[in-house]
Amino acid sequence: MKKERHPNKAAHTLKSAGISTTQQRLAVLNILQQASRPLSVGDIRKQLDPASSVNKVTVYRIVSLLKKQGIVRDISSASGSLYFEMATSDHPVHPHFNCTGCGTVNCLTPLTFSQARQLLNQPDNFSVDHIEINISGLCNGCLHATKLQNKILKKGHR
Amino acid sequence: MKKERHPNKAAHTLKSAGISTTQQRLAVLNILQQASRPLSVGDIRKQLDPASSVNKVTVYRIVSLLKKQGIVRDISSASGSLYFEMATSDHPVHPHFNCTGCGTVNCLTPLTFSQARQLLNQPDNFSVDHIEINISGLCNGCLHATKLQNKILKKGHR
DNA sequence: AATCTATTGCAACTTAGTTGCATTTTTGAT
DNA sequence: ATCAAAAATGCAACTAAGTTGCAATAGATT
Repeated sequence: MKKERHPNKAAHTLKSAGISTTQQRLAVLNILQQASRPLSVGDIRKQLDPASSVNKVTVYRIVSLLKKQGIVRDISSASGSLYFEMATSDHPVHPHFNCTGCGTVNCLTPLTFSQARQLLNQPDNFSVDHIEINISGLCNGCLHATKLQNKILKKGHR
Repeated sequence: MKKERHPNKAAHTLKSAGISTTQQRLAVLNILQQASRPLSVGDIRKQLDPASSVNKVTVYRIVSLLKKQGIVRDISSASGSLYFEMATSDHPVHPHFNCTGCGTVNCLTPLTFSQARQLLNQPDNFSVDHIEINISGLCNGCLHATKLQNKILKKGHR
């Protein structure tokens, strides 16, 4: 593995978490750090260098580990699969938008403190560990891609 | 099929929607109407009379049709599968609670108008057709079932 | 009751995700 | 720098949710 003079962000993140820095973990973490929206395991695999392709199982194990370590968060999309995004302080918990046309998941603006409190106040007899707000419909791209309208409208319920 | 003097609620619902009243649709709709929480296709199948068991594909097609007709709503749970609940006026859109212990989805109190508006105001360039708020953690039962704690804590990420 | 259409069942398939085990890579001690 | 132990990865096989095409059947219409 190539040595870098200035260790990159991903390597630093793994070191701080006290977990070993393997090529596969660095590759997955780099993709997540550069992503502008949450990614599914499939999305991550598509972005991995096809030459040094990382096994599907390994990607699942990595995102699962990163989640357990609090490095990433998961978002369950309307399509049924999990999406992952960095859980850094400059990217706090926020609602997401699922496009039912192209299937992407986009980030929306974070909740205000009062909104968050209203939601957290709700459950009386529960131990809450996760709040997820997902709003779905068509994203700007799909909304204006008139040529795709028929295809989108013909789709099934999933 | 047996004739009833007072046609039941399910039959009436299907008639009003102008879709044919088959045994299978009545059976599925009855289960959803009597449910106290959203059910997955698997849950519905478990409650169907095993003798007259309805094919898996048929159940998927029925819930999909009921959703298209606006008779039911779907909720995507933390476990990744879809759950269905009646979309009647006395059961308006509301947040849900996913128990990560037993996997059930429970209904929470509906949003106030101002809460709903704050959420709906968010997306600028999107065409919104669904808002989903899912809060997860442990339900009251799982929280106090101390004997199950180890099992719950040992579970993987899904 | 006969017929036509809509619905259901079946089998085979797809996709997301998981598990056990053998192989390879990291780590840490020397 | 080397080497053993521990951890991580890859592979193959599996599970579970959901889908598709087509033949068989039930419901609605006359």
